[in-house]
Amino acid sequence: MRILKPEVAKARKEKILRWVVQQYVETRRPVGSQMIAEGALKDVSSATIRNIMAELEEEGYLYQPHTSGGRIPTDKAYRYYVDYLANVQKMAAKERAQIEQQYDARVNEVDNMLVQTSRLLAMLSGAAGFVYTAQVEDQRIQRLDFIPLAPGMMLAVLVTESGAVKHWPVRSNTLINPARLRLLSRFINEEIQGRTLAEARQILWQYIHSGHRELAGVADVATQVLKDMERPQTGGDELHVEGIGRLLENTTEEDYEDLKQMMRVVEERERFSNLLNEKMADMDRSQKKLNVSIGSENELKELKNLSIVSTACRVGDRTVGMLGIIGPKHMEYTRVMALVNFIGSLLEASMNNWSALPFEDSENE
Amino acid sequence: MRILKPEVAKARKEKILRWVVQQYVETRRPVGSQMIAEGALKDVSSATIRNIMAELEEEGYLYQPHTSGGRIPTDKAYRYYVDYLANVQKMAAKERAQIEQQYDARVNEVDNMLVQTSRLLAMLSGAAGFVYTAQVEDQRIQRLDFIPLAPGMMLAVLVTESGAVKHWPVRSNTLINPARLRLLSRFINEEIQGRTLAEARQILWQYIHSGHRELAGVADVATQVLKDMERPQTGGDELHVEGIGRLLENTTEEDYEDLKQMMRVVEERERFSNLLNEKMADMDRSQKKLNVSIGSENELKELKNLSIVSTACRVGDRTVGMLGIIGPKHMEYTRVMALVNFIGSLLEASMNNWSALPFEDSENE
DNA sequence: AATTAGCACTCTAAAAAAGGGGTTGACAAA
DNA sequence: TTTGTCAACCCCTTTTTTAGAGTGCTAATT
Repeated sequence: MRILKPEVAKARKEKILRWVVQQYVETRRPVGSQMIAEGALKDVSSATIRNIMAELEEEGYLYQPHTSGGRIPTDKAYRYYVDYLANVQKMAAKERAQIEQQYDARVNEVDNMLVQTSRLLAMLSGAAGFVYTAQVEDQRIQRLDFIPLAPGMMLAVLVTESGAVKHWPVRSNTLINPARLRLLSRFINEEIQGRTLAEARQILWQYIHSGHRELAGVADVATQVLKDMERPQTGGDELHVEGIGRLLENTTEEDYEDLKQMMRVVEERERFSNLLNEKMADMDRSQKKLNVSIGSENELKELKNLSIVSTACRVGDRTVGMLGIIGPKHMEYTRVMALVNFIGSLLEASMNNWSALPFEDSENE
Repeated sequence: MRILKPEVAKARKEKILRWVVQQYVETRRPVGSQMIAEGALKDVSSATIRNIMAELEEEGYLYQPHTSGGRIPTDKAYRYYVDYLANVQKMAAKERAQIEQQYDARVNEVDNMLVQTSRLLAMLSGAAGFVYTAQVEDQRIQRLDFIPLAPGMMLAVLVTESGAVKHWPVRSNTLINPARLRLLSRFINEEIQGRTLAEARQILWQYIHSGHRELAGVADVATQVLKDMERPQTGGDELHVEGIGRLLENTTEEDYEDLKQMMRVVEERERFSNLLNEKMADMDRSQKKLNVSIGSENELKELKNLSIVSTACRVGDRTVGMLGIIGPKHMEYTRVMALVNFIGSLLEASMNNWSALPFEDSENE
């Protein structure tokens, strides 16, 4: 009777687990002992493998959907796979360059960087891509300007440190001429540049209440702007999801119901946003960049058969957003993780590029 | 021996056709002669109805998916139904008020009116809602402003007559101070206000080439702006689709393949945009407001089992956009048509509200 | 002429039955 | 500790049955 060294036993166990995960990801069919004996571990018999698989099942890594008929990985197995078994895949330099180029082209061409990024993610991953930006509330302001449209009507334009642009119409009963508006804008910018929206609001309220001379005559407008800034939507988060259709592609009708549920959740937005927000806070706390949430690790039960691979975007010391993909639980984690990581770094670079030193403003040349 | 008056015969035929359409929309099952005899025309036998249905089939209004097993409406039948048989449904005053209120609330709260509108459409119709805006290219400009962000970097903000706001970053090698930028902005606005983007571009090119004194020192920037304005994306159309998930709701797995195809097309955007663009041009030409495209009437074969109900949005004399829903061919046309019509008028009102008289600009108070 | 009743036929959708393939657990042997 | 073997199991697929609904036709009726 031979005694197996524990390391060897463990290694073999892991090999089997890895094989099951990879095989299942590929074929989407329960994996049986025979298959493994023929494919991965040719030097042992299927019976041995059966024994080991029974152990793995007991430990909660595998389970059988039916009494007889192969086993499939549990969420725990995927987790183990992602954490220990998946060697972090480096993206081929060629592929990197290709993406980089495409990213540049798209992002420069179009105003909406975020939408484009989520599309790119979807395209390259074959799953749905998303980009989520935090509440503007918590972001630092780069500028706040007013564009006069008509007497009593103007457009407020807010640019954050990360380059996000928000705009909203402002109506006011007071007629206000463009020159006066510029002064207001200049004053405001001097005061609030680099502050968060929340801070800015407080500062402005104070000025208004104390009747600051710079605000004489435009207090009405300033009040209106503040009001608009307070609306949750103005400072709300933003979520772009693209390529949900892709999830249907590699999917048979089995998961039809799952998919339906998922779409409901994503389109409803509310809960999905909250989920992402929490995830972002977590990542901010732990200072981790890449996060993988597998199946039921997600708070939403509707996502129990899906996984989310995401990365945080930091501008300066602040996490201002998150991006990633949402795809079937049985996805090619290694590839997708590398991809998300890479595109994340591109977007981050792009955002950091925005925060440049502001310069002096003066009314005359 | 009775002789049937032709009007009576025709009326009966129509009654049957209407019944088949409505019944099929409701149950999604082929309709047989017996059913009609029991439901719609109780004073005739099923045999008679069979005869009439045979006629209708010959004329191309009905067809049998299988040799025996009831008939279902063809696209032609739906067309006839929409054109002649569906009495235009008025929306209940109560429902109108409800929508109006909700619309107001949403649209005012959030900067992005278009996204909100398409969401509202989706919610109320139970299908996917879309809003499409024409190439900015063809829209009149209300204002074009520049917000300085950093030396050599600014944000261009373009507001069109219909209230659409586009923005894009402009980089320039020349350092340019804010005050100078304001002068440029003022000059440009005086020249191009009320023109289309295409016209504006031409005008500016001329000034630049002729070395107009107002542009001295900022020609570089102006050139850069023009270049950015030329990019197809800057002036591109915009398409928002929301609620595709809803299409899956009332759908069994039968149409799974159809749905997949549809999503592919919509997410790909290119061809779907073109389709909408053509539709918009058609409606502009015919000065019709409401359009219904049934199944294969749509150019895209992927949409052969779907219908599009859309309405044009006009600002002044120009069609600037379109909105509507895209849903299963077997939808409740009457209800949806009324809905699209109504929301269309709301959006239109909202857009027209924007084009107000601009006012004089002066550098000092 | 127009409608109806009756009938044989067709076809589908759902249910039931049969077959095949792959897997498992158990146990004895190596 | 591993292996070979085997009965039992269960799913998936295909085939067969069955029930039901609809049709077209013809002859009878109004």
